[in-house]
Amino acid sequence: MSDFNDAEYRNTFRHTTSHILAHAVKRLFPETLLAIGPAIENGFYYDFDREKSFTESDLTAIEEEMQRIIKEHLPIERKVMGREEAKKLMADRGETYKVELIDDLPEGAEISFYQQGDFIDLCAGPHLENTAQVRAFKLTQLAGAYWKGSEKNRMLQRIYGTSFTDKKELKQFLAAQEEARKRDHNKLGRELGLFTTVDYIGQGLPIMLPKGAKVLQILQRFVEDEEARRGYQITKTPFMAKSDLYKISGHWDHYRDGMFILGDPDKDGEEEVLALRPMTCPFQFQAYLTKTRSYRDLPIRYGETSTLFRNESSGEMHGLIRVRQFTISEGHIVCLPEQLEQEFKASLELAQFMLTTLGLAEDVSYRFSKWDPNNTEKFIGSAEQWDSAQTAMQNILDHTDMDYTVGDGEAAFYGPKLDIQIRNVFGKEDTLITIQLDFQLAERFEMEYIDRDGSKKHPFIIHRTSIGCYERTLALLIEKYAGALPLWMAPEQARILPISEKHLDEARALADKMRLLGFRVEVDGRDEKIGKKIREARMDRLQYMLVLGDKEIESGTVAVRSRRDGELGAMPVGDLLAKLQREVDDKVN
RNA sequence: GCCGCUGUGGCUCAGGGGUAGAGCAAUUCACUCGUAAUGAAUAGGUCGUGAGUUCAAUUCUCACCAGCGGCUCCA
Repeated sequence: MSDFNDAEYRNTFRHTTSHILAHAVKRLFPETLLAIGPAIENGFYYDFDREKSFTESDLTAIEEEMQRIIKEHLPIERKVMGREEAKKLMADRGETYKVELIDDLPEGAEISFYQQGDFIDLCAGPHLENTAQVRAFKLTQLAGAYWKGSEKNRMLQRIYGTSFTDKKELKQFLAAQEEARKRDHNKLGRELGLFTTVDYIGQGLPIMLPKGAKVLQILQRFVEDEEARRGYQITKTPFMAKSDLYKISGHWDHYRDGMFILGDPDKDGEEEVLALRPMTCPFQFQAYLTKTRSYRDLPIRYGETSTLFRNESSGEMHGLIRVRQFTISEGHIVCLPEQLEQEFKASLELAQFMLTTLGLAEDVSYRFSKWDPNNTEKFIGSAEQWDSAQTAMQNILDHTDMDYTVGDGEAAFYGPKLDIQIRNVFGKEDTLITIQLDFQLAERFEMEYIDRDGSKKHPFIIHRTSIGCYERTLALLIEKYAGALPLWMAPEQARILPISEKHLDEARALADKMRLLGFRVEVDGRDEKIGKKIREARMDRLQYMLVLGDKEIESGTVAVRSRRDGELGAMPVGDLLAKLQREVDDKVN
């Protein structure tokens, strides 16, 4: 018996399930055309083309039909054909997408089909031997997807599903997914009063509420202090500029769709046209340009807590992860060629320090994002420049021991980058942090330094962020900690719960004392039973609940309940404060 | 931008062509020492927005706005 933990077998299993899905769809809706149906992480999908949209109830009917196909114990047979024969078979059935797929197959490739009953599908395989082997499956969602992944092509209907060798595993998987979704920052963040949105303000423009804004402030101070320690100088630059600036930087030609432009370039004349900044680089470069620089001045590291504006398409926005206005720990390092590796590594080290401190280090993966030589419209510079930049970056990466994937065509328009990727509760991957090599913008902005030999040279520039953009980072922290943020960044570190109204003054006095020491603490002043107050505090994901006025314990002590450690019992106030301070300082998670 | 789903008081939801209901939360009063719920009362909604159909629309139709899951794009 093959092992389901083996990725290859699991993919075969799920790929077979996707064929059963397609089979069922063809039985119920014969007019449907088949596109592709691969196994993916955690399941499979199949793309269909059909005039009418599938509905939720169609999905149920399809599941029932799939069940029937499984019960029919249909043997699955592989058939190899010549190109023309294969094309004719598919053309006769009207499967135009399959014909196109066959045309795309390289010369000399073996063209195979898999058949189960009256259903036959173009497929490289492999597959299970019999449909009856699929014991447990579930169709999970309906979605749209472009044919061949290009927005220029027709939008197909994609049905996602998953399957397992037994029902128990399926149940566990679905329960785990359900559980993960409870951490969804978009729900939790709103429930916990971190942020909200308003329909008449607009998409991708969240309102950070006091608690959310507090966390951002804490993170921002932490980052700015840490960067100062590492030799960064701080800048503060405008949120907008004339189009002239973006014409120099290349944004006007390569990023205009992503910008908010104020004024009409056709009507108002170029002088009148301003645009909100989508990136900080061209602004921060001006700090470098204020005087003649010597090789002795380099490296120069600039940092800025920078608010950016990007006109994302309407369907892209997602909670705090994808927004139209965000604030990023932006920085640019101007350096000599021989400093490049060292500065890049230092940037990486800073990013990793941040990730470790946030507790996210284990959750990220690394991606070396390169340009796409076939899409020169998207990128500036020559192939030689790109090759040399990518080679330099490759060399640097080879001198680290990190594992990384390669993302072709994922580079910034001006240079290759190292992206630090993270997944949200839905398993969707986003870039949290990025470090980019730029061999081009210095030249465009005429940034120079006088080298040892007296000649003027263009420096290299590293674009980097240390913690990413704060909104997205906060989103992932909420999901990581299910809303119970580590004490050092928690907007409310402890709540004092007077056991009855008689102890309210005492509670307020303790709160004042703690605030003076820098703790973020609130008093639950409601005249309610203590059990209710504790329940509320727990629902608010409080790290510490301090019960005050317990007659079982002597005065000068509080009953301490911690999210992590449970009931800690009576503790003298001094000990409590020392304990909290220690936890804040250590940033213990 | 594209495909699909959703929008009823702060939250979770019910309802349905004849102008709205529950629980929790809130407020008031009473109670006051224990870990998912003390009791009673009160208040709170032009049913996302705008048009259309209709004698009548929160309910049907359309458009728009916003939220969600994908695709494409991206920090």
